[in-house]
Amino acid sequence: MSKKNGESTPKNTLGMDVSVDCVVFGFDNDTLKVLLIEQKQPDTIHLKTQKAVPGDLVLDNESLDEAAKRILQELTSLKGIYLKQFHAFGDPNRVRGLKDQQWLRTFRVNPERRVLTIGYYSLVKLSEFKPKAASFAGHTYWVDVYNIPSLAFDHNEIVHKALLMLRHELMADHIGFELLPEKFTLSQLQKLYEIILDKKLDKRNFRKNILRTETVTALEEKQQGVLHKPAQLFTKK
Amino acid sequence: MSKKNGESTPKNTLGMDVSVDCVVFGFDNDTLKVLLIEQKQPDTIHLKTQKAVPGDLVLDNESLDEAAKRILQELTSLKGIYLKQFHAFGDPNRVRGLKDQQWLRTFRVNPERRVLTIGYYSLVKLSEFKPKAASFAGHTYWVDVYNIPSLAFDHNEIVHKALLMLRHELMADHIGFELLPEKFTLSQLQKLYEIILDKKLDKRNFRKNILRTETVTALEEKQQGVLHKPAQLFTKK
DNA sequence: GATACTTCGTGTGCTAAATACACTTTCAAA
DNA sequence: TTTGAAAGTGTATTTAGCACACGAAGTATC
Repeated sequence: MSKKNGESTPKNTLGMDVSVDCVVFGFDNDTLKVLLIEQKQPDTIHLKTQKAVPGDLVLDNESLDEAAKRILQELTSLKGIYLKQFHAFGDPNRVRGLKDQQWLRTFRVNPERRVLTIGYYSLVKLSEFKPKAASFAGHTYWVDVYNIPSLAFDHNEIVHKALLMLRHELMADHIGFELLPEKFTLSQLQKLYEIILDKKLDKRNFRKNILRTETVTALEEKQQGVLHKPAQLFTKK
Repeated sequence: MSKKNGESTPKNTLGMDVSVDCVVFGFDNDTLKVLLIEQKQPDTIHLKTQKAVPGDLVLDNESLDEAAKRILQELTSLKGIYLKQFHAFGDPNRVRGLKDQQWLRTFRVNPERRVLTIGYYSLVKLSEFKPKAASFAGHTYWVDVYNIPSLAFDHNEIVHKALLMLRHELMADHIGFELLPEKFTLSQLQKLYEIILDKKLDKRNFRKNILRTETVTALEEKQQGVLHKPAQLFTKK
């Protein structure tokens, strides 16, 4: 926000579109997953389908956080989802790949227009997740975060950076339970940490640490229907 | 980046301007400072001057990092300045304050247009800093980060968040020396840490920690011209 | 050249946290 | 009752954090 030179020659640029892209993480007790959308193409054209992270243009009177929340709620009816802005991606040519352009032409007024995107990641409880019917044109599905296919735009980079940020925040703020059901065992939590951080942890030390941070509390309840000693259930806070 | 519904009705928004704002930190051996610009107003109008962090609109073919670099180089001729993107500020009304609008009208084609800004912070060696003459309309000056006046737009919030992010990164990555001259003593470095983190540190433990991280190396040289035992000089890496 | 002044530079003991490591317990199923 | 499978727990060792005080190396002054 600076004024160049003394003269009052107004200064401007063409501006750009701004979007929000959400890297939605989920955990199924075995793998850390990311939610992708595969867009159906109008069937007259036989383009290869494009896979992408859910996102949308920011509306004219909407803050970034509001836009991210809206995008998530178009996918799921969950409220109170954990959401965090993590980076702005501003390469001037990030939507100018050939396939990206062909795709954008099918639904944007100005497909060649520059788009800045703000990356958010969110943590959802996979157990409670139900994709809203027909909310998006394409269907949604989960893929292993360590085995992401080739995505539209710079979305591979966005997912990769989201994972790095998630790791940092997991260590700093112990937000892991956001990915688990309301009630969970410490073993589930440990496995989640191990998969996100991509390394094995010692069971006893892990429990000591988690209990010391006091981000979870023990319930009176135990796991049921398992064919081994049932674990105590915990819940957040 | 999502297509709503099956139909091919193109979707769009009015777009917005995108700017980059740089919170430039400097250290003068006593206080942590932030660089501000005070804009001269056309003298026909007697508005109060506006103080702000340096920033500018992102040009049409410029990445965010490039824009930040350009803004910094309009202020100083230093190369290789430490620069880090830390947050996007997207409140739809963040430039719509009364005084902000009066000011913007003096140099923007569309002063009421929404502006998204990407916050960067940068670390400069105050000793080597020479503001470029007449580079900006207003004059630049340094203020104590703990005593920032009222700024234009949401720049107070931007500075505040930049400081928080700087603290985190200082602890994690030990980038403190970026604010010091090429050659510095460990006492200088410690004082810098104390001021950024806003707490006292123990001398012996601080030294142990810094030397263990191996982010600095000792020179053969000693401080000169001090009226006490001269300290050993260090340099980065 | 002795003295005063100021910051530099260092070592140790104590406490707290991080790590490594293995066996018994509890339940369901066969 | 035996088997299987994960749960749950304690201790010893190592490493990091922290509090603490004094001699050393220069400059300035008299």
